[in-house]
Amino acid sequence: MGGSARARSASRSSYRHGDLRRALLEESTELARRGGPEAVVLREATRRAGVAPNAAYRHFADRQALLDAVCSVGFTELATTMEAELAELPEGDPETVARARLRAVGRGYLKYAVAEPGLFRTAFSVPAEMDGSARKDRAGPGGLTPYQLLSQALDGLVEAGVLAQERRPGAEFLAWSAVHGLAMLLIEGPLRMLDDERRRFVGERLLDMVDEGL
Amino acid sequence: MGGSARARSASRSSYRHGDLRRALLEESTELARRGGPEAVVLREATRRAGVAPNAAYRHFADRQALLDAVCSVGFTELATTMEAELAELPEGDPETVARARLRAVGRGYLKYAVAEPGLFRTAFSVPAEMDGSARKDRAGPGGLTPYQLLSQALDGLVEAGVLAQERRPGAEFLAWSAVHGLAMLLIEGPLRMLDDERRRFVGERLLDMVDEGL
DNA sequence: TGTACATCAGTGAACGCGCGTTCACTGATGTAC
DNA sequence: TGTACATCAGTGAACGCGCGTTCACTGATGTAC
Repeated sequence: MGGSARARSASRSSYRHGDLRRALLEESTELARRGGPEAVVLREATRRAGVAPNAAYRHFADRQALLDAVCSVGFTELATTMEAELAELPEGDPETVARARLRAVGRGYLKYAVAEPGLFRTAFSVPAEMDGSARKDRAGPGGLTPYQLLSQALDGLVEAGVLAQERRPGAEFLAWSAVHGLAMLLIEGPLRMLDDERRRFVGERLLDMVDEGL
Repeated sequence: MGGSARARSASRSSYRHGDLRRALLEESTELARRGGPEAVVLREATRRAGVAPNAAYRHFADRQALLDAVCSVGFTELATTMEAELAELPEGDPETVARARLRAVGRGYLKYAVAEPGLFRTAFSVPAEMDGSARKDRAGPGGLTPYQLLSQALDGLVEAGVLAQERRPGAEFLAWSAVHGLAMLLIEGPLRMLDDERRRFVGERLLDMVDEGL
């Protein structure tokens, strides 16, 4: 036992907290889930952690650092949902599988956006660099980020002979655009009142469009 | 002369402003252009209009009402840009024209998002109802809102026999998703560093995808 | 044409709020002897 | 095993800020007589 992490989340009995960094990140993540990036308020996070406001500065340089950390949680969860969707896929011939994998990636993306709109919005509130796609703190259990999962699915399409080599470069952004746009319309746009069934329906139609149009 | 609208924008010489409502809306729109919806700050707008903060309440119920008005300016400009793109189209056979019209609508959308990211984001920060697409204060000079321009283009596709009747319902949201998603990636996502030429290139490729995939 | 008056657009001052952040501190902990 | 000490996580109080909004007001304007 290193003895450093006590991690008692409720009603600290001692002066020291034990694992305040984790607690602050968890509370902030909860705030983001409920209210998006604007809801990530440093003072509120410390309040919920049962600690003085300035205690946060032992663990995060400033509010932005806290927000960045929450953002990474969002990406990790997104990657996890996408991976889960990939894992459910049945076997089949290479072409069918390759196409199904791209769909699964997109479906996972939409699923997560709808399930966790606040955290999803938070993840995209801090724009990532194009070359920052490999950040480990934004990967799912399989070690890949959402962007990498998409890229991999597109590579599979090329390997299976479904997508022509010369159409491969930049294809990420076409597929991503379609799915991201629908996610936005679903969570804070005109489609936000749709029920689950209709959401799934329009989602599948969008994936049809990408599948055919890429 | 009704004599009510003096509209002197700088250095009021009299006690009355003349056209404060317009002035506040213009200043707020400018704030939104520069900084998006969060930048629409009632006090700042009054400051710029050279007026006491509470004067705004003679013309807008509260900050949200001011923001809504700015939002409508954004939609109007968006519709205007889309109309302009439609107006530039050459003649041709019905099918070619119908397809070109859908592309023009999408191109106008992307063009505006890139040209006025702040106002574009502001327009979408107050989510519209699905049935609110006919609001006159959000229409371009031709009298149609962005949503209506898109719908009309899709109707044209059906008339020209390019799009099957049974695929028509809900097609708005597929095309919109793709274009809206790309707009987001371009203005605050990983594609925000692209130069004009590359933006146009990826835009046209996206429109290819929609054209083929719908 | 001149005067009295109602209207209401803009004023000045203040409110309460909650935020992020800084300061000098205190006291529990683990470590060296 | 016991004691002295350095470390550093969390405290308490305060800061300046800017916001949206409300209050009772004032004074320019257009209108009725």
